[in-house]
Amino acid sequence: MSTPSFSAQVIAIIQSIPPGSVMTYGQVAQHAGNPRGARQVVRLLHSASEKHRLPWHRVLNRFGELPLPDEAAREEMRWMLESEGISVSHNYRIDLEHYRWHPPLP
DNA sequence: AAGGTGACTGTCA
DNA sequence: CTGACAGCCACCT
Repeated sequence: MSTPSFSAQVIAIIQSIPPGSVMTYGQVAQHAGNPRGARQVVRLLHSASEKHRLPWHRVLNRFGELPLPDEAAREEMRWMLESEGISVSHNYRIDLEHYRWHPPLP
């Protein structure tokens, strides 16, 4: 089989995140085969989220926080996360140790 | 074509 | 998890 592209891996991994769980950019990048590709994961989110309708709100930075530039987007994210049973702090922070999801190995 | 940018991460102090 | 610095890589102007 040919090697799946980094992009395809990222899409597949994010789509595999079950409700009530979250992952970090670096975690997704690492599982996609590029531990340094956290920034590319972000790019993919921008691009693919509209085409694949990815649950981008389940992907956070390593601090368990989502530094969105748009405050309206943060409010929307918090609503979606709490809707899945994830408690979000008043500081838009999430308990990573409690909600982090570890994808199954191939 | 070339340089700047960024929804990042890891290391050092 | 405070602050500064470096590494990485696709996208934008």
